[in-house]
Amino acid sequence: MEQPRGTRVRGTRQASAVAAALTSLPGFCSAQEIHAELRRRGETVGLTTVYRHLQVLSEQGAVDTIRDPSGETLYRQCGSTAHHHHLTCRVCGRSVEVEGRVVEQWAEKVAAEAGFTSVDHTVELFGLCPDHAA
Amino acid sequence: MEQPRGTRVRGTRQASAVAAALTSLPGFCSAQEIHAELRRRGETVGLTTVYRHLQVLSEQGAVDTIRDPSGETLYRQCGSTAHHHHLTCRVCGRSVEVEGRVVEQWAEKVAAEAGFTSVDHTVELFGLCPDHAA
DNA sequence: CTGATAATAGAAACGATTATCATTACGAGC
DNA sequence: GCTCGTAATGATAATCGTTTCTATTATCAG
Ligand SMILES: [Zn+2]
Ligand SMILES: [Zn+2]
Ligand SMILES: [Zn+2]
Ligand SMILES: [Zn+2]
Repeated sequence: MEQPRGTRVRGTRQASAVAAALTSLPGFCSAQEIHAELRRRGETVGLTTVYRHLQVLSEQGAVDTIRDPSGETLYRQCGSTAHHHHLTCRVCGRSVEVEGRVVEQWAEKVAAEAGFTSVDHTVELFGLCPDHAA
Repeated sequence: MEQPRGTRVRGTRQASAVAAALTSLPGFCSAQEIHAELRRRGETVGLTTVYRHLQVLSEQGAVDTIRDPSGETLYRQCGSTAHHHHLTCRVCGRSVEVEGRVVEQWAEKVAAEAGFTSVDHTVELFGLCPDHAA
């Protein structure tokens, strides 16, 4: 797990570009949308590279990921680094970070009662934001 | 929406086979696993047809669907037709139907506070069943 | 500056799902 | 039972997000 001495993760133009895009984009976006946004800004970053950085950032906990109803993965840089969930607009991707103590407790209780261990949970809310109410 | 007179949904060997497989399989399975199971039983049903029936059954509410962490869709015939969620084993797919009034209320409250409408929720629990505890 | 190697990016591969469409077979009406 | 319109089937091809491959480029410690 230790880096061979003198070796470190390299800083590249592409890494900063992806991070910057995530910082400026307000809602959840797909990798391809982020790629398109970068090109719009004149940044040349390969789609593969965008995917790779998103994966790394996600593993580091620097960005949150959700899966939209079609199965596509969406990414977003969140304000809080603590555990939380999202209420996301189906139309524009705008999202609100929500926290729910009750849900966490409910999940733990249910898991314990069933004798399951290493239980993880997925809780996602999708709806229409005030601007996109039907 | 009205059927032309005298026309009805036709009962076919394949429809029964898929339904039967779902009834006998204890946990969540992918379309491809169900297809393999049918072949194992000697039933000849095309993969396309399996997908088609699963989709119909799912729309009818006759089977529940979840998405495993890799994004694959899993199907299961549930005991209850009422709204509920699942606690599923990551290894064998065995699952427990769980109900949580608190989660439903929490979702509604959170959505209302944020001014979102038409809010739907996804709540899934994945863990290790007693037989597969690490 | 230089060399070892991390990072990049286009292309090809992948895998689940869906669309196409020629063929099969259910079943309502006789 | 037989016929016929048409729903259902299923092999194949297409789709699409994502990952893998690999030759090339660029970073940075020494
Ligand atoms: Zn919106
Ligand atoms: Zn949570
Ligand atoms: Zn298990
Ligand atoms: Zn619910």
